[in-house]
Formats: sequence, C-alpha cells, structure tokens
Amino acid sequence: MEEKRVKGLLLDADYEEKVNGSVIRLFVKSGGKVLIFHDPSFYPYFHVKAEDPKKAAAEISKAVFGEGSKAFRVSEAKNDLLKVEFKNVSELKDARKEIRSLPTVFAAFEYDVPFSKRYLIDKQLEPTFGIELAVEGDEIKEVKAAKVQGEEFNFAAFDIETLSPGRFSDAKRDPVLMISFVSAKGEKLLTYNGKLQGAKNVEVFESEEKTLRAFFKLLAQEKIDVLATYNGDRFDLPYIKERCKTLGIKPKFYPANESFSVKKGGRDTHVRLHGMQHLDVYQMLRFLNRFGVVNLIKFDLESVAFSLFGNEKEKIRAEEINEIWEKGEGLERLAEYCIADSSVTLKIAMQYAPLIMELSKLVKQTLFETSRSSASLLIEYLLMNKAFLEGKVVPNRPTDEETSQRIMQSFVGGYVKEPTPGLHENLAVLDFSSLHPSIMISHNISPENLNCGHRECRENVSPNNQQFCTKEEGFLSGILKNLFETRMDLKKKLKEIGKQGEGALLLNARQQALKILMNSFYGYLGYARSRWFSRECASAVTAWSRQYVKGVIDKAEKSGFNALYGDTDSAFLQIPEGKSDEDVKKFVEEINASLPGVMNLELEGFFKRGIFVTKESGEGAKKKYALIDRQNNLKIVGFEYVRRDWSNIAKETQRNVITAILEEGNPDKAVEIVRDAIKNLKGGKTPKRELVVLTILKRPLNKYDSIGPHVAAAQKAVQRGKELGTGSVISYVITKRGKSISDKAMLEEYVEEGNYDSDYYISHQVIPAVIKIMRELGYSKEDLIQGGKQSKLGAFG
DNA sequence: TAATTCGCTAGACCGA
DNA sequence: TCGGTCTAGCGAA
Repeated sequence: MEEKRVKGLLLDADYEEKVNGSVIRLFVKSGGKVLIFHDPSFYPYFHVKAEDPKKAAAEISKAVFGEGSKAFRVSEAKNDLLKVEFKNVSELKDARKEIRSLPTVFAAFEYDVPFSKRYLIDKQLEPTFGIELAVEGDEIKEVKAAKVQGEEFNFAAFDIETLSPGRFSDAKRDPVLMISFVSAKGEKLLTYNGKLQGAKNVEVFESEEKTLRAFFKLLAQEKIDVLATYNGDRFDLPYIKERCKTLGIKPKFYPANESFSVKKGGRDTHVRLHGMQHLDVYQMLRFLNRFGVVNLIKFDLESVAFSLFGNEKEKIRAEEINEIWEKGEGLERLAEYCIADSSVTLKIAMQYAPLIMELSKLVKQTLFETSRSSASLLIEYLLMNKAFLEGKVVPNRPTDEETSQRIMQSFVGGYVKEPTPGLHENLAVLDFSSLHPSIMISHNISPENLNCGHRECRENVSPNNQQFCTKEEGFLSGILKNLFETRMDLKKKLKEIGKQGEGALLLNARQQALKILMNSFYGYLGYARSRWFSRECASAVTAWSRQYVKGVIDKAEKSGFNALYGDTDSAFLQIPEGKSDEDVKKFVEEINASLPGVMNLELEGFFKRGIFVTKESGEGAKKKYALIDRQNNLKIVGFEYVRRDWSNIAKETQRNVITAILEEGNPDKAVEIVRDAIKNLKGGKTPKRELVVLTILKRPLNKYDSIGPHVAAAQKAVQRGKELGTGSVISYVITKRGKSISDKAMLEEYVEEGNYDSDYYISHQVIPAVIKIMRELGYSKEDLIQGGKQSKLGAFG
C-alpha cells in the first residue's frame, strides 16, 4: 500500500485491544471530518533498574507474571535502565506488580503512566493542535506535531430532561423525555411527545428509543468534535447509557461509532468518549475555579449563568417537569428551558475552550484530560514531557508512608508585615511580578541542583542555607524560564496589537495558560504527593521571598517612605509630604537595578486613600484592607465584604461605609448608612435574600465535633428529607425561634420572609462588619446605635 | 483524587 | 455565667 501524508488537528488518542495486543489509535480532524489511524509499532512499557542489566534482562524475558503475562521485549535504555515492553496493557499491569520481586531487579519506573498518555509524550504530540502523519491505509508510519491551518472543531452541547415520578429519576425505570441540542447550526429539541408537534425547533419521534437514535445520528450528521454537557459525567451520559441498556439499543457515538464506559475513580465519575471530546462544563468550571480564572461558589447552571453572564435563567424543578409532562401543559416552556440549558452550556464551553486548548497543547494531553486535571497533574504532565525529551527518568510517586512523613514536616512561608492601622492618604503599592517563579528562575532552584559543590556556585545560597548550582540550568528552573520567556514575548505582542486586535483573544488565552502553569510550580515542589517533591527547594523559595520583600520595605523606609504593610510579594508605601510619584518610580528602578535575573518589582498603582484596621488584640489586622485609587476605583481585600459566609446586609453596609469614608471622606454619612441598616432590620423590613449566609459542608454531617449554625441548619433539613452532604452549599438564615444561634439557623428555603432574628443581624453581622472600620475614625459601637454624635476631630488630620 | 503557608474570626464547647 | 480554648471555614498571596 502506498504511503500518504495527512495533516490535521489532533482530537484524541486512545487505544484498542486487538488480537495482537493494545494498539494506539489517533483521531485526527482533517478536511472537515475525523480520520482514525492506528500505530501498531508502539507498545506499552516501563523502565527497570538492575545492578546487572544483562542478567536482569534475561530473567525478565523468561519471567511469567500473573496468569501467563510475559514481557514482549527487553532492551537497554537511558541511564543504564532496561526498557520492558509488553504486547498489551493488562500484561504490563500484571508485571508491574510483581517485577520488583525478581532478585535482579532493584526498582521500576514510569509503570503508572497510562498507555495513550505515554504515546502523546513520547511522540511529543499536541492535542487540539496540528499534527502531521505519514500513513499506509490506517496505519501510522510517522507522526509529529505540525502547524496546521484552516481546520477547526465543531462544538455542540446537549441536555436531557427525565421523568422523576415523586423521586429522583432512576434510569432503569424512568424515560428520557427530551434532548436539547445546540451547535453552530442552531437549536434543536428531540422528543416523542406528540403535543410538541409543530413547536419551534422541535422534532417529534415515535418513541424514546427513536429519539435517542436520532440524537446519536445528529452527532454524526453535524460531525461534532467537542460535546459539551453540564454534569454529563455524572448524570446525562450515564443515564443515556442505562436507558439504552434498558431499551435494548446500543449507544453509538460519532466518530468511532462506539459506546463508552463510565469510569468511576474514587468520588469522581467521568465519561470519556472515543474521539469526540466530552467537555463537561461543570468539571471545567471547577477546574477554572481552582486557578482563579473564574470565582464561583454555587455550581448549579442557573447560578453559574448569572455569575458569568448576568442572565437570569429559569429553573424548572423536577416535580414540575413531571407535572408538565403528565398533564401536557407547559410543554413548550419545558422545551425552551431544556434548550436554554444547552445553549448556556455551549456558551461557557466556547468562552473557555481556547484556554483549555492552550493548556492541552502545553501539557500534551487531550482536552478531556486537561479540563479535568488538578494543578499537580498539569505540572506532572509538563515535567514528564520534559523528562522524556532530556532522557531523564520520571521519579516515582511517593508511598503513603513517605507522603505522611512529608506532611508532618511543613516549612515556613511568606512574610506578612503587621500593618499600621488607620486611615492613610497618598499610597503606592509595589509588588514583585510572578515572585515565586522569578525566584526559582533567578536562583536556578531545582532539586538536582542542591548542594552541587562547585566552587563558583557557592554564592548562590538561600537565606535558609540551601545552595543551588549556577553552572547547569536546573530541570525545573529551566522549564520555568522557558515558560516565563514565552509569556513575556506574548505579553509584548499583546501590547502591540491591543486587546481588541486580531488574534488577541488567542494570545491572551496562551499567556493565561502559561501563567497558570508557572504559578503551580512552587506549590508542586511542596506538595506531599509530588514526584518532584523538595522541601529544600520550596523552603528556599519562600526564604528568598521573605528576604526580598523585607529588603524592599527596609529600603523604602530608608528612602523616606512610610512602609505601612506588605504581604508575601508586596509593599504598601505611604508617600509623605515632599515626595512625589516620580520618587516612587525612581525607588522602584533602584530596587530593580539590584535584583538578580528575571526578578522584577512593579508599581501596581497609586491610591489616594487606604484603610487598615485593628484586631481585638490591639494589633494591626493582616490581610484586610481597603484602597481607593485616583479614579475612585475601590479595592476591598479580606474584609467581610469579600467573604461568602457573611450576610449581604452586613457586606453591603460594610461596602457603603468604606465608600463613604474612602471616596467621600464622610464618616457622618457612614454612620447614617449603619443606622439605616439597623433601622430596617429592627423594623423587620430586610428581605430574606439580604440575610442569607452561605457555607460549604466540608465533611459528612455526622463527622462534626462542633455543631455550628450551618451544620445545625443542614441537620434539620436532612430530617425533613433533604439530601445534603460533603460539598453541599448551605444557605441559611438565623430565625427568631431557638436558644443558641445554631438552634435558630434554618435553611433559607424553609424560612418565610420576615422571620429573622434582628438582634442577631444587628449585633453579629452589621455592627462587627463596620465597627472595625469606624473605630479607626474614633467612633464607638454606641455612636452607631444611638443618635447624636457628630464628626470626630482628627479623623482626616 | 488533593499545589503551598499565613492569617482572621465566629461560635461552640468546656471547665471553673 | 463567664472566659479561655478549640473547631471550622474562608480568604490573601
């Protein structure tokens, strides 16, 4: 057969079990459709370390593992290791358990890298980006990453509604009622309810079975590459699978025309399709939340749609869906609701897909995998890639025992300066850009660089006495440097073309992806389950960070500024009379001239006023402040206002007080604001939504030693039949009835308007939130509650 | 299946 | 009943 060259986008890599063994399969989007290729030349393998490799090789070749599993090939590899290959994955799994018990074998490495991930790493392929292959028929002869243009993925989202007759839907009994499907081609609703005949975008089929078949067909017709769901991992797709089983049909998904397995790993369930990338937007948002790309508390689709796009989406409850279906009234509304779910799911998917795809490319894992990864996994993929390229062995994961040893010995973190409480005017905030990464790069911090012993490297010693080589670029620091420089280039380009410029969105996604990875390195070094754990490195990073930040603070004082505060990578300076903005800029330049490598101090901005408060103990409170810049932009940090476990009434009152003081310099107005809130509370006029407190249950309800209000509220709700557990968001109100606060706490949904304990909200919510601020201006609690007292002398100098 | 440390504060809990 | 201590959650960086 003739050899052919193919170019396209790499959509997926998995493997199939064939008679000859496990065979890698690639899905490539090319010419508007997905092509499937196999690579029978690549075998599952791991590495083995032996004192006498020749002897060990002979022994391994003869050995039988499990029930008849054998190595297929043993060869010499990098670093005096042996490469042990197998015909299929299950033989490898048998062997990795037993091989270390062979007398000639010391250790095994990289035995837990999944086969298709191994392939992507070894071939250095970039999922969701370009790939070039030489093929004969469907057999891969050569493959490499390449630039490809003019090809793009088709995205779609779907959502199902199911019957739930007085209980949670059970896929064994309750049918799928309708399926909404939204793609670039428009919106569709598939159902078999005749009453919906002729409704907008609706296609009616004869039965549930035919509806499901039509859905599978639609995916193929539209050649969908990325299928977005909202919680499809745990609900929609397992449900469809179970329905198909009950109805006796086979789910067939484009492009492999195969069903799927539901992978249960620990607490998580994932549905991985073959070829088509299942992007569970719920999982993706959790992922993005971890990196601060989004900041969400409640993850139901309605809350998410509201936080991200501000659109109020209707929620139809399960009981109501049931009623609508059975009575046949309101079916169109239900159809619209179902479509709206898919629609918003697709919108979120499209918005963040560029970022996830850039990350996929960087860590060389599929979109499916990347969008469900943890920070540590991302870093691990990245490091494994680099290790492969440099011919280094990937360290094994620590045992549970090692892990707990590591956890027991923590290390010292960043420096936080106690602030000078009070109201301050004319401030400048300085901070180090990418502090931890820049320290790692500039001091070449990497585990194998520790105590190199070279004479010429002896100066490179951290304040906590860790010495790092300066001759050889470190493994971790080298990777970081690369990411850092690439990101700098991107940011430069972005600046040139402007935020609205062509391609700016992609460039921004790229630099954001790099930032996410860079920021995870330091954490990974100190993470107990890390393959590249190094307390020495992690503690050296923070030791240097403390030194640098304190250095800036000291020098600022010496230069005549008042250093008010600093936290980890920042310094807050008050600019005294006689000093100017220019002096600040000059100071920053001076500091930068003294910094090594890529370290850089930035002027974050000037602020006309700022306030720090005093703790109960009389010290200045760290990690709490409010600033206002010269354009009147307010920045509130650490205060109750930014905390979800405080009521809106307390938070809003606090924000209004801060605004009155910082923006208008008007503490009298602040007092009025507080009195107003108190008056409303006392009058019973404050609406329920202003009183709700949100707290997340961190453990099962029976595992609490101390029963706080949120636990008490949850317990009462469970008694009423509500399902709540670890991870549930408890929204509660403190009601009138009960002795302790916990007694009075009740889930918001059971509380009627007006039923709240006004004393609690006044003295435990509003007053505590504002008094710490007002106290700095000389006001007392009594001033806020009673009338009379006027502006204090000296509040504004 | 899980990136790190530092810090604040509430409300329960417990013993005097 | 009071006051100190502990549990728990969340935020900053």
